[in-house]
Amino acid sequence: MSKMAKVDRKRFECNALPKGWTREEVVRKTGLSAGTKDIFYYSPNGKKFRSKPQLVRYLGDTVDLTTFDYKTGKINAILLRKNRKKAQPDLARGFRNDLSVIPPIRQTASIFKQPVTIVKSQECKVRHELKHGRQEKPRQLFWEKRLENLKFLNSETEENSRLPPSIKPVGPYVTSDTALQSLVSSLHTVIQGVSITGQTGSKSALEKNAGVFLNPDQPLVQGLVISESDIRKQEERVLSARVKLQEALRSL
DNA sequence: AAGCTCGGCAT
DNA sequence: ATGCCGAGCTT
Repeated sequence: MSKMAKVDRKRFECNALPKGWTREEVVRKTGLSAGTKDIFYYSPNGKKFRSKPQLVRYLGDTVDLTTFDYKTGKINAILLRKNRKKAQPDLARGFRNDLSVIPPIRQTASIFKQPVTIVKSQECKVRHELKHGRQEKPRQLFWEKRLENLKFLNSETEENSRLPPSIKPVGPYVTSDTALQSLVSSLHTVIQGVSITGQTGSKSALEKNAGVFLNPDQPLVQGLVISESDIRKQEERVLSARVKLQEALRSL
């Protein structure tokens, strides 16, 4: 005789996820944990998921699940609170405030975006401060070296190329190398609420009186104009990259 | 072999 | 208490 667990089982479409995803509640019938619910999700193609991490692994960048409450299947504003404490480490603060000399960070998945470094601290404090996340952000030694020998690479031909015509160095004695280094530093530094626009002042004013007109928060290139077709092109790139990534993950 | 279920560790 | 996942059990 089988233990035919005629368990309560409800399965519905989940509104907080893309179309086709369903959420299932299963009540445990026996054992110490009898009465508790297990929550499962099913992708449109029928794959079963039994935890949020598993969901995140599968969906990756496709869907932002930071506010997704796995248990209830809804968007939960309280989850936002929890995450913001961690916030992204702000490499600019407390080091040098000049954005044009911020070190590039390691180019891997975002959770690993930490500089390679030593941490200096007094021994007795270490344990306590580590636990409470109070210690000073680690700093990479000689990071300036990493700005040497930067080159543009044409993504189509995979060959070295000069600055694209849309990127124009600006400022006194600013060469294309200088502009490139400055631009790269900016790109590696994401600061909330500040986008990279380039120098918006007029070229002649900047060259003549940099002290007054140069914006130190922006890289040493002329104001960048982004057109609709630039945006569309970029969207296509992102889309095809996602498809490739998905295929790669599938084949694992 | 695949899927289901509950235990048990971790937080 | 709750979330996640291993592994024994069922199909």
